[in-house]
Amino acid sequence: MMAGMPESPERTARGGRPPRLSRAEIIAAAKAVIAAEGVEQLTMRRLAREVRSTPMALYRHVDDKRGLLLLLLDDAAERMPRPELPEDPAERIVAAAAAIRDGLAGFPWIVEVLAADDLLSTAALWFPEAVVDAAVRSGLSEERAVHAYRAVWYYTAGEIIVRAAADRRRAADGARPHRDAVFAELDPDRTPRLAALGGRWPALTAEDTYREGLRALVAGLLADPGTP
Amino acid sequence: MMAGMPESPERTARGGRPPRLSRAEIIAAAKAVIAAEGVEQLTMRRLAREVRSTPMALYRHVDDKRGLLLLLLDDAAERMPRPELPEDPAERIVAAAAAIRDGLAGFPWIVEVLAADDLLSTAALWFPEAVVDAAVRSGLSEERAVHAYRAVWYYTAGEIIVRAAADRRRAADGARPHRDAVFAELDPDRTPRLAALGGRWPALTAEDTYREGLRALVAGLLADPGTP
DNA sequence: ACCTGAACACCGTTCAAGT
DNA sequence: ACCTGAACACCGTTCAAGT
Repeated sequence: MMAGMPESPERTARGGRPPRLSRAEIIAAAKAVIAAEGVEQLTMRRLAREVRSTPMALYRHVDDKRGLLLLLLDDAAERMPRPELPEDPAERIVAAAAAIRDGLAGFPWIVEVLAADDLLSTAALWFPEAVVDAAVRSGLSEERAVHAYRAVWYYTAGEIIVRAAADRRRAADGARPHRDAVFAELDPDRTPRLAALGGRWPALTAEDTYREGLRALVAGLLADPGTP
Repeated sequence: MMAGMPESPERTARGGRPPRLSRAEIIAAAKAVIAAEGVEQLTMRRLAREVRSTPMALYRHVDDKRGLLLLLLDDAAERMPRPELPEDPAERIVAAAAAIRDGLAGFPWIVEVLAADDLLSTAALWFPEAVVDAAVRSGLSEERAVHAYRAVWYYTAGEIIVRAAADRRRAADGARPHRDAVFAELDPDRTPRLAALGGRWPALTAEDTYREGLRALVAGLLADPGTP
């Protein structure tokens, strides 16, 4: 957690052997592997090869593989540009969530690996803060504002994960085998709407509709602030 | 894909050695392992041990590990009870999505592993059908109805995955270390709303607010059908 | 203090052989 | 036709030793 202080190796290595590796170098190499070949290719052994060292040398700089992923998360959160947020509460939430979505779109594995915590990283705390703040300003109680934040996060995390999985599949096996098989067998009596859609499903579901859906969600969340 | 016909081994095994294993037995064993110890414990070797056989014997009945997971997905989809759906479009979508959510809640790994396809399984096609149908009935174009379905799926998939990850983490390390650390360091100047919430965040985010958020989303999606 | 090598206890999957 | 055994090319992590 936390990117931590710059490492000043001369100070910490009093008496001992001078470090040949640094946490920063390891993180940079890990990002390069992920960018080039995906998270599934990021292994401790592979990473060690990348920095011309041994797997165990990495454990001097990183707790374990999960710890490494958390460091990558913090790194991504820190680099994410903090957007200008509009005043209007609904627009404010939409802009904040869209920025997070765009920021994480390049690192879908982050969401998949670490979706657990609702708070992504201290470096991204402005996101829940902005959403809760806008929701409270528009009249929701603190409780409902937190619930609204969670709804926005569910929607955003789901979109990132589903789209990433779809992209991966598209890259892996050119066509969409499962889906095509399903559509080939559609029974117009049991699923008339889907059958009527026919071949348009793939094109319709390929469109990026994140923002429209988000707008609808936020409108629904901010409407009717009285009802629990 | 597809659970397939009952296997009638006497017929297929003309001339050869009689089968000792069946696909059904393998699936049942896989479900038992997952139920008892989670997907991460489901390995081909472990499964072979479970059915008192060898890893390679499984490959006679299943394409590979991914194929096995797809079979498990179909199995779960088939067993999911199909709910009574109310007439009102908004209520209809909420009821359908909530049923899917509840049906998948016991198998979060399904979503994590296979979220890729928007259509979960032929056995669950009633779900997109119901959502698209209700959306069209309430005045949306076919295109916007499909987009509405996807928004509902993003939200639902996200909720399942985030909650599953949180549960797993809770089970793993009793407390919520990352989150607690984050809250301990909250700066009231930078994140006043979160700081004001103080210790209530864990309790508030532990509540099940899936349905409320879904209602808000659906209301937003069905409102204002004129705007593209 | 930092790094290395060998080892442990695993993976999914292929290939050639047995019944 | 179905199953087995040995092998391949990997994992993350521990432990004891080297500089």
